[in-house]
Amino acid sequence: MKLTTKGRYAVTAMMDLALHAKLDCVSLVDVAERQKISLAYLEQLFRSLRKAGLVNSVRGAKGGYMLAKEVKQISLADILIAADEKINLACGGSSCSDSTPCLTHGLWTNLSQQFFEFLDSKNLDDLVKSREVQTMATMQDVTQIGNIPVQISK
Amino acid sequence: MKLTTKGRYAVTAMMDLALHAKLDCVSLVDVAERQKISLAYLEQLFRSLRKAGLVNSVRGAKGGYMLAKEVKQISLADILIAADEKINLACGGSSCSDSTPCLTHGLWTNLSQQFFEFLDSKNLDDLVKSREVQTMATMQDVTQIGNIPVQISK
DNA sequence: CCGATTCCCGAGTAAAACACTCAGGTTTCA
DNA sequence: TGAAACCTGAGTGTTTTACTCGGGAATCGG
Repeated sequence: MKLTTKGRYAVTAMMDLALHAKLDCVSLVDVAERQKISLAYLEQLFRSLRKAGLVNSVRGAKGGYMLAKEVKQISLADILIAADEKINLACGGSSCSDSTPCLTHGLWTNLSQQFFEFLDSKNLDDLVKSREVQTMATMQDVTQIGNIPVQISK
Repeated sequence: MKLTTKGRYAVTAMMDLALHAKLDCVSLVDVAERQKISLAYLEQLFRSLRKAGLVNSVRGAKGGYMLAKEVKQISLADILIAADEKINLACGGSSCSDSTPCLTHGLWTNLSQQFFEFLDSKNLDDLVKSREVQTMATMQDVTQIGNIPVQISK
């Protein structure tokens, strides 16, 4: 039971957008640099996010992406699903389906549903407002502005 | 976010054991037949379950496996972990660790913990007692005793 | 208008994980 | 003694993952 990098990166990138797209849009170059994610991979990822209607794009120089909805209207589940992350523990394939279920089929569909509801109850606003994220985001901004790596004192 | 067949089969097999090992042990041949799982794969799987202390084995003819603990003492999490199913959504590897976390590191470790607690709160007894499992298990037994496929009327 | 910047897209690919299988060996019962 | 069961290490084809690559199309600033 694990997440793919796609799902994880998608959430990270969406949080980055939520943190930085106050007025205008944010370029993927910036996101890639701040979050240490390959630009090419991010582009691929944002295709999905755009198709899912989670972000809007602005083409051309000074272009970029911005959130398509209010932060409160975007749930963790929305992002993960947009990024091809299936929230489904059930057994697909030949051996077991809804019509010819195995002993545990009901269990897994049930569990998947509960996980989904849980993930759907967390929205971007909640995530971004956590103390941990706030401090980390500030650090990222500071290091970026001067383009000089800042040594964080312990 | 999905389960491996190992994790799913492990739970299915453990439920089968719970349903059939009233007094003596159950052979993997029986489990394999009832649950339509490859015998060789089951054997591999039960190595892990035994190492994890979830089942005991009896070698030789008339041998087999039995649960090593009370059904109430075995949680879904126990079985999944024994079957190599990692309940960990966090990002491992070079880019992100506890010491050099990414924006979302805390989120994932947190979530993993909650999923684990949820799965650890369900035990084999609960699972086996569900109406759905009871009826399905009865069907499996009936078809097995006479060794004649039974047509279920709709 | 031109060139830099950015989004946009389809396709390809190396590495890892998965879902098994196989060929034997050991223990025990009848 | 032989069949039934557990036990073990190793192998293997397929699928998924996590990317990369090469090119195209919009847009802005000068």
